Amino acid sequence: MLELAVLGILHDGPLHGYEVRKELSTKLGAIRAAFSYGSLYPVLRRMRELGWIAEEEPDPAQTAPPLTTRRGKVVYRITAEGKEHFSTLITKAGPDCYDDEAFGVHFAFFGRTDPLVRLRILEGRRRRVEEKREGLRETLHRTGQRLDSYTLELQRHGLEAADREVRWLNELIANEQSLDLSSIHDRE
Amino acid sequence: MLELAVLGILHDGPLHGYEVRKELSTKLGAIRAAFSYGSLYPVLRRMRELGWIAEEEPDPAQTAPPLTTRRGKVVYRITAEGKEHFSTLITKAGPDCYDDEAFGVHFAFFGRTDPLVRLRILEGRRRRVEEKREGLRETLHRTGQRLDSYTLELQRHGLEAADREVRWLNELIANEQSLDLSSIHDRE
DNA sequence: ACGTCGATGTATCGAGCCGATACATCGGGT
DNA sequence: ACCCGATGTATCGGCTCGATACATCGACGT
Repeated sequence: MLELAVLGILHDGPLHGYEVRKELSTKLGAIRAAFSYGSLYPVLRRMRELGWIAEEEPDPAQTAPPLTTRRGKVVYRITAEGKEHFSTLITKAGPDCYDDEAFGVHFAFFGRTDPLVRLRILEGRRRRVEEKREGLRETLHRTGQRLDSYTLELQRHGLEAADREVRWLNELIANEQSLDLSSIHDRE
Repeated sequence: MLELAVLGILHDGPLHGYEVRKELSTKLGAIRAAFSYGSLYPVLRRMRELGWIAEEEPDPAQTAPPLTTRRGKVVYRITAEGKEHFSTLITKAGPDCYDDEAFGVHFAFFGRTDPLVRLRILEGRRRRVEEKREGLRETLHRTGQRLDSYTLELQRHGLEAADREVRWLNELIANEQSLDLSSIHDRE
């Protein structure tokens, strides 16, 4: 997950660790709290070892005096292999990417995703949320008596949130389909 | 987190591992997927070692009828120490319990929570969500141009969800306060 | 000129949790 | 007679978090 996010964010240009975290925070702020450094730095190291990212060569004009510099900034850029790997990850889109978080990350990078894959992910996500919605509805009807009022209120709130997300996804799907149609029309 | 949830669910009566998971799934279904067994069983073992839960003695009279006969199952019940620990956990309610998940779990056990603690948690949560909402609003205004349309749509959706949750919390808080007032009135 | 304070910056460690996996029994349908 | 899905206990590798440590920098007041 973090791997995908880092590759996606480095697609827009080289950054160092601190900046990667900031950019991801604003890009993914709607769906999750910032990734912690305890996750980020090990992942950056591992990705460098695998060759998906590389340390940016510092401009020689800028590297004058390392007087007291013990630990300088490390700027990473995405490599060709990294771009390929990113493309693979974003196209695979297995059933695990319909989870709240994974879906959000994939959605945030829809700008770099194939239109057909976008549609597949949106429909898969919709299915997932519909299942959750039905599960909650079922629980409310079946065990409504057994649960205390606060738990019930939680279920109601969750049910409404699921319902809203399904409607949101419906709009997005309709929009994608009309985009596909117009692109077909353009080709004619 | 799991610890708190298990203690809370065992408060209603002895259960074995599989049942604990099922009960938690229905009780917390609105806020998260089920806890995995990979988390549950180690936690059960640890809690038994700490004395918060204990293995239930099978009632010999109950073992005869086919309906209650169950093979090698391990049934756990909450102990006095366990109840005390649960009470401590649920009353502490530090800043970490305003996170999405932790808040949901605490809320699900509001039926066993002191009214003043309930109010504190609801207000803390509201504050947290308000901050998230303002952060998103800020991002939309400040960096609106820089982000692609999908990322923007994600932010809009997140912003609306945060807004709805704040309104939901406002209602809950108002309700709690009126409950407190009427209980004061009752005492007079 | 001096301190200090918040933002920037890199990094590690323990602990919690998940998903996959293994193994075993039970009740019901074919 | 046989299989299959639900029930049931348990472990393992891997990802992520929160806490912590350490270091630099510019801005601010005094």
